This record gives sequence, C-alpha cells and structure tokens, in this order.
Amino acid sequence: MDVRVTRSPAMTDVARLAGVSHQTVSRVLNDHPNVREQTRLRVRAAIAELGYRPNRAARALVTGKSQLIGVVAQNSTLYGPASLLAAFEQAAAEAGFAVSVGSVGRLDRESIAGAVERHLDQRVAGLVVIAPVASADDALEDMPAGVPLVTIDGDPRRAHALVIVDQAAGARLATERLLAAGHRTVWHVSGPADWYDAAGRIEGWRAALEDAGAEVPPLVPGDWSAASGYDAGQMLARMPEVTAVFTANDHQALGLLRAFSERGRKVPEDVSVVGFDDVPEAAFFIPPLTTVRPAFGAVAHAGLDLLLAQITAETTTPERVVIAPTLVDRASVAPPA
Amino acid sequence: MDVRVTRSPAMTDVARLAGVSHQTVSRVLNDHPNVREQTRLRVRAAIAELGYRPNRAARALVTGKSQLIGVVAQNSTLYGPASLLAAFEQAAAEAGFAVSVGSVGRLDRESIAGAVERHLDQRVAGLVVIAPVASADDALEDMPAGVPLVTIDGDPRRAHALVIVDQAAGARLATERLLAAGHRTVWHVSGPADWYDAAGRIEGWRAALEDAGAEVPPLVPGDWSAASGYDAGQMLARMPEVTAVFTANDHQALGLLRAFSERGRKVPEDVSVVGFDDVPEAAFFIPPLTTVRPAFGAVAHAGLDLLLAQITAETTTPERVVIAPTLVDRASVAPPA
DNA sequence: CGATGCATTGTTAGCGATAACAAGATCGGC
DNA sequence: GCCGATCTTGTTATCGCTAACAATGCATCG
Repeated sequence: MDVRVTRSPAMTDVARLAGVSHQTVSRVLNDHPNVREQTRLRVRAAIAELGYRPNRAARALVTGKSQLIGVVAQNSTLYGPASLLAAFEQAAAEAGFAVSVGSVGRLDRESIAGAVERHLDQRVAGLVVIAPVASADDALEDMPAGVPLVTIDGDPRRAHALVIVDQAAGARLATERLLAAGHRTVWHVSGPADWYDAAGRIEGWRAALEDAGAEVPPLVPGDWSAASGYDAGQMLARMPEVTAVFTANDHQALGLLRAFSERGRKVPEDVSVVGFDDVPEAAFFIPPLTTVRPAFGAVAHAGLDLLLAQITAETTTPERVVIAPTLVDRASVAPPA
Repeated sequence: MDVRVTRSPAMTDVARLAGVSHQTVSRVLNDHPNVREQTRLRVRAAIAELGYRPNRAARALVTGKSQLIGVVAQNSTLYGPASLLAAFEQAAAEAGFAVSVGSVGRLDRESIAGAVERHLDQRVAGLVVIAPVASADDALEDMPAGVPLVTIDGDPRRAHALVIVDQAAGARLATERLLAAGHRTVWHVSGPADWYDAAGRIEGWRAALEDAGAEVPPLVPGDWSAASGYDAGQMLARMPEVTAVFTANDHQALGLLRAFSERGRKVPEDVSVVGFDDVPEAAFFIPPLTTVRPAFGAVAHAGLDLLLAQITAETTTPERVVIAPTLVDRASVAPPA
C-alpha cells in the first residue's frame, strides 16, 4: 500500500532522512547548544529537503504554551485602537509570534472576560488587553495568575504591567500651544467620560489652564465621533468669546470645523482649533489641523517588549511604560483677533 | 505532597468526577448522539463544577485542524481593509472561531507567501486573504490544495472562492449621479493602478461615461492618500472646464476639497465631488460628501460563510459572491453653474 | 592508564484530546 | 426465553512534539 498522501512530514521523517533520532531534530530546531555542528547541518539539510515545518499544536500541547499572543480590543474602526492593533501585529510578527485577535463588541466586563477566556483556551503565551475604560479593567481582576498580561491604555492605578500614552501631557501641550498664541482661555470638547484617555486629556487641559491662571470654561462633553464635534461646534460658534478650542480627537475637530464653517466662524482667524491623534488626513482638513501625535508604534513596541519580558523571564514585575506625545503644528492655530 | 498547583483540569479529571471514562466526556463535548441523557447531565455537571475547558492544542493535534481562521491582510490603517478585518473578526467569533491575523508590510508575493505559511504551521482551519493586488493573488498560486481558502477583493478571473465588491457598479453609480446632475463629463482621481479596486472603479467610471456618450477626460492618477487627492485638486482647480470629480476614495476627496477651497473653487457650486468608501467622517467634510458605500459587513459575512462551507462540507466549489455598493447622497453634488 | 566530566546522542514517557474497536446492556421479534 | 440488532460505555492506540533521563564517546587529569 504505497499511499502517496502527501501528509506533511513530521519530525521522525526528518530524523530518518538525517540518520539521527527525532530528539536531535528537536534540539536543532530549538537551538540547543549541545549538538555537533556537522549533525546540525545534516538535520538542517533534511529539514530543507522535506520542507518540514514543525507542528505548533503538538508543541503547544507538550509545553502548555503557544507562540500565540492574544489581543483583546474593541471591534472598532476608531483610529487609535486600529492603529495600535496594526502596529502590534507588525511588532509581534517580527518577534516570531502570531497574533490572535479577540475583538469585542462592547467594552463591558462580560465581553472582555469572554474574550479573555477564549484566548486562554488556546493557551496563548501572553495577553494584551486594550482597556481604555474602567469596566474593561475590572474584568481583569480575576484573571488566573501566571498568564503574562499587559494592558494598554488601562487604569494607571492598577498593578498590571501596562503601557499608556501620557494623555495629560498631550492635552497640556495642546492647551499651552493655544495659550501661547495669546488666547485668554481654551475650551475643550471631550471624549466619553468613562474612557481613561478622555479623562486624562481633560485633566491635562484643566491643569494647563490653572497653571497659567486662566479661567476654566465649562467642559463640552462629546463622544469620539465627528458628529459630536459638529454638535459642539454648533454651540460654540454662537459664543463670540470662544476663540480657542481643543478637541479630544481629530474627528471631533473635523466636525467642529464644519460647524464653524457653516456659521461663518473662520479658522484660525476667528477661532483656533487643536485636535488629538494626528490621523493621516489631519493635514488635509480645512485648515490643516494642529494636533497631538501619540506614538502608536512606540506604544505597540513597548507593549510587546513588556509582554515578551514576562513570557521569557518569568518575571511578573508590573512594569509600566509611559509614552509622551508630541505636538504637530499646522495651520489651525493663530493669535486671537 | 499535596501540591495545590491549580493545573487546569483535563478531560480525565472530569471523567473521574462524573464516574465515566474520558471518552464519554469527549462524546458529550462533541454532541455525539449515543450518550444516555442521564450520563450527559452528569458529565455536564462535572464540567461546570471543575470549570473545565477543552485543550484546543490537543484537539488540533489529533484532528489536524484547529478552530482558528487565519486572515492575511496588509498592515494598514486604510479604512477599507481595517473595516473588513473588524467585521470579519466579529462574524468569526459568532461562529466560534478565533481569528489569527497575519499582517504583512507589503502586498508582494514573498510577504504574502510567508504569512500564509505561518498560518499553515498553526494548522488553521481556513484562510482568508485580502488580496487587492495582483502580486498577492500570485502568491496563492502554489497553495497546498485542501486548505479552505477565500480571497477578498482578489482577481475576479481566478478560480478561488472569492468575495468582491462590485467596484465598477459603485463607480458607475457615482459617475451617473454626477451626469444626472447635468455635468457634461466627470473627471476621475484614481487609486493605485495595481489594485483591483482601483481598476474596477476606473472601469466603471469609463463605462458610465461612454454609455452616456460623454467625453472621457484624462485619468488623474493617485494613491489612496489624502495627499494625492490634494495634488490632484491643485491641478484640477486650475481648469475651469472641470465641474465634476469622482475620487477613488473619501480621503482623496478630502484632499481634493481642501485644494479646491484654497484656490477658491466652491464645492458644490463650482465643482461637484463624489467619493468612495463612506468613511464615518464623510458626513462632516466641507461640504458633506456624497459617496459610495461598499457594505463591508456584508463582505465579511459572505467571506466567512464561503469559508465555513468549505471547512464543514469539504466542498471546494469555487463560489463567488459579489456585493453591490450603494450611493449615499449628501451635499457635494449640484448642477453645474 | 583508569577515573572523571562534559559533550553529544538516543530512549522512553507523557501532554490531552479523538478514533477505532471491543464489550456489556437493553430491546424487540419469533 | 433465546438471538441478533442497537444503544451505551470503556479500552487502547495515536497525533507530533518536548522533558527527563540514560548511554555513549572523547578529552582531561592525577
């Protein structure tokens, strides 16, 4: 029975061809030191000849760990999370890890817990949770210990390893830029109240104002959408005293710009605007938007480094990395009339 | 030695507690018909009591298949691919599959092949490749047979199962909308020439023009970026005869709008613009953008359905699904002056 | 020159599940 | 009441790999 089913070759096939035991093949694959150079080459040749590729499932079964990193994120096309995810995948691939994405519809405790459990089933080597709201963080309370975990944009007060963008510093940058241009005060259209990102930006904005001895105007609440920026703009455009606005993200700024445009308030002549995120299109808003750029790539890399440190070194030292944003000057800021 | 290491319970633990063999537990888990109701309940209770969750790696090892679907996509924050990915994850999760993302930096043959191989290592149950350019498609030529595969946005002429958005129909919609408003002809700022999406939109635009007996103006080439739209706008704004422009995506339209605004060409009074994609912000451009909406959710669902059909039914009938886009009317189109 | 130790390789035993087969229990038909 | 068919359950082998230990060879040292 010469069945010519091209079953993909296993380790024993390689071993037979190379004239060694399967264990030696395993050693070559895992870069064990004690293998004679000549043997190593012979095994490598056999691997190449057969086109052998190790079976991850078998390895995962015996080691209890996979080369898989789970990422839990909200299923959204928000620019921030999407960029983060893309950057993270890239970084993980470079480190030889595959990324399994468990997107959740909402960031409530139950959804997050479910996504986490699904990943645990797969014996992921580590877990990254993008947890920008308190409810997401809560879900991680009763995580089984021993699973490497990094949260991104999580609660700074928790003990996990985490990576955060210094939202307050970014907001301060934006606010101070407007103050420096000569504005008496700066209004703020915020993100959803339960997001840490939004809270941090509010905090930085308020602190910058207070430090400068400027009046703190009432907060204009919004969500992250352009629509909420538009609504805010409809209101702010009616108040002649408003000469400077800092929005919690660029899309809100876009909505705001449109509302101002409709009501004849010229940007930056009548009112200056600063956004947050530096989406690729921000340079093409009317006018080009001055904004704050959080380094998503840096966040992703830092997150991966922290995770890999936990995975390899077994240290669960809850380290944290804070990424400082930078200000990108464009044309939406000018001195008040 | 009562080591209280909370090793996660295995099937034998459940079996012992329920007083049955591990095989019976396996049967309960896999919904085999021949298990007495009473036994089934006892096993279920034991599973619940121990918080048992099956080991995917072990199952994958013995069956040769995992509950993992691999998605190969370009690592990008382009709105289209990102939306597609998000929608797909959602759909897969509902069907009980995890999604492993293999993002590639570039869509060349080598990158794609590498990502595909990495997924094959993991014994994915199926593979979805978002292959909007020819080089990506080429890489799939020498795929090992027997792996369920669906391409999205791939070459319509290939024999794979695939899901495509009818780009030509969308472009036709846009072009005809402009023609119907009374414009003599419509200019087109295209996407990168090697993308099928871009090619399809060009084709639809040209066909609509020819069908209407309108002159076909020279094509203005671009990539997907807002910058390329801006550059195109700088040029088009200088030509008084240009009264209607169809851009290959919304971000290009944004750049175009800014260029027109800078040069004092009013939209839609002087020139009408239609985009493609319906990004969430399109309603807040100045003016709100009339655009074409491809149903990303529908694409993702169709792709998953096709894949699941192949996975379960073993049929490798190369089916194909074509999703028709719709036109979203806003305020960037008006009759010519 | 035999003992000692390290480098190298092989042997054996699982990891936790499913598949294939075997065996006991139950049931209907004559 | 006996026989074969069917339902239910258990036993054993196996997937492809790594861990632990055993065995071999060779150099070093007193």
